[in-house]
Amino acid sequence: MRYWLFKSEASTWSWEDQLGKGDAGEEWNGVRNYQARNFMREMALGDRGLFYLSQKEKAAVGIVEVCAEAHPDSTTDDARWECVDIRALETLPSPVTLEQIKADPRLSEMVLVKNSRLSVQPVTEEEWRIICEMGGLAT
DNA sequence: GCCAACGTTGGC
DNA sequence: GCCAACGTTGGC
Repeated sequence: MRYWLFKSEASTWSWEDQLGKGDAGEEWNGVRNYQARNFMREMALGDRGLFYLSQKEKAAVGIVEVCAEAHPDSTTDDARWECVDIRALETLPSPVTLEQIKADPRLSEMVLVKNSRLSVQPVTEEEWRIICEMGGLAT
């Protein structure tokens, strides 16, 4: 299984919005960046992801699961753009802030730190474990 | 609200 | 195919 990070702005798509979709999940659409799209093409059913909020919160707030592999993005006719579907699995007992992530030397290589603008990014298993721990989840 | 970093576009 | 111009993102 692989691990990922999905970035959103709460004003566009919040964790509550995601939770509201329940087990059916929702398209992670609207991505118009090749790197991000390519990562979504690599995703497999059951892969896990962190749900991260940029701008105001700047924190990972929940865990999601890929529940549909890459398919055309329904918000455009442009065949170049594809997306996966994700569903909320659980809310982190305590959100893990960007500040905390930056403060931990073990996480200094995270894409989130190195290329903060990429909206869909891979997370290593070690990074995943550390963040879950910080967020109050047993792994 | 500012600005640096980055990606994309389009003229040549 | 290069690169300047532009638009967008996101941390501060």
